Amino acid sequence: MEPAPAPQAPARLNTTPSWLLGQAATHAHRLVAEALGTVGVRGYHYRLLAALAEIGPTSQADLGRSCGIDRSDVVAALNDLADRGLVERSPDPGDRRRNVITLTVAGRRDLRRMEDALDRAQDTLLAPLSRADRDQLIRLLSTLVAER
Amino acid sequence: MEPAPAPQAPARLNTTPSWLLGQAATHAHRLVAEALGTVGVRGYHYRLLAALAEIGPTSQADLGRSCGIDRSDVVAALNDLADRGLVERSPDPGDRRRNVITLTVAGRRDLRRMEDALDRAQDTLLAPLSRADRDQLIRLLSTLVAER
DNA sequence: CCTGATACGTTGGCGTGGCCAACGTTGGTA
DNA sequence: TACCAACGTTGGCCACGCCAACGTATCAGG
Repeated sequence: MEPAPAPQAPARLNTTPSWLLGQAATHAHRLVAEALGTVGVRGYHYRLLAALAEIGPTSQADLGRSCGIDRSDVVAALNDLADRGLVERSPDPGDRRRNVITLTVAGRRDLRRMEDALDRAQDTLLAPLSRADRDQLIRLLSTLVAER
Repeated sequence: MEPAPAPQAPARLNTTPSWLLGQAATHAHRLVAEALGTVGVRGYHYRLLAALAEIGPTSQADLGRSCGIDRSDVVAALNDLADRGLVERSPDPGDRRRNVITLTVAGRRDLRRMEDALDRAQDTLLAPLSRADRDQLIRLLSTLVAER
């Protein structure tokens, strides 16, 4: 009657970088989802709002490109955001194929709330690491991502 | 006519640890999926085979627990593996609620092929990092995961 | 012995994130 | 004018993770 026979994954995995990366990312994702959940929003929504705040009113296509979300997924997420009044869709007078997406005041307000919650999530995530270790981690991950 | 207006995500994200973690994990997952794909298998399948090779014949429940896969997902993945003859399901004579899962010879062979492919994927993933940096990364990620 | 809690395998479903194909519309260009 | 490209939109697929429910089987307590 072993108390806890197998705590986690096969030993092979626990030293495999891609596995550790996945586990850490899952953990981080959980914290982030929880944080965004307090504002009633998902990852796509936040990303779009953040991009919008950064680059100003844009077409859906540019918006999607600027944050790595597929055109079709942008549509759905923007529907949610527009329904909640965080964003406004208006036809581009200069190019009738496009919609111009604008961040509303409410959108800017909620974005702030999201970022506050996210900052707290980052702190929770990085809590077990020293300041120097955090910088190291960011450096290493950036290197990996750059090589993508 | 800017050549490439926005290369990637909102600036806010590119320094956010959880975002970098996710990006790196996605990249790693892509490499891993590609590697496992050469053996015609997905993540769940590999994990189960690896766990099975490590702890020997076990019930589905224990198997799932040992590699963090939900019971219901274990069923489906084992169906695939059994259909391909990589694994054998037999009723446990000592406890008729259980199935004993056994790794077949073919299963052990394919597992080897998966691990070879995975080793290559890890090398590709870590290519941009020095030996010391790789160790650092593993250490930092392990710390994060341990705090989960 | 019986009863109730618990574990098992299984089915079916939901949500997130990522991707692709196709369509009709509009723009730009040869 | 014809053609191709980009746009927004619909609809679909996959991987992974998680949960609820069911019928069966086991086991511990009364």
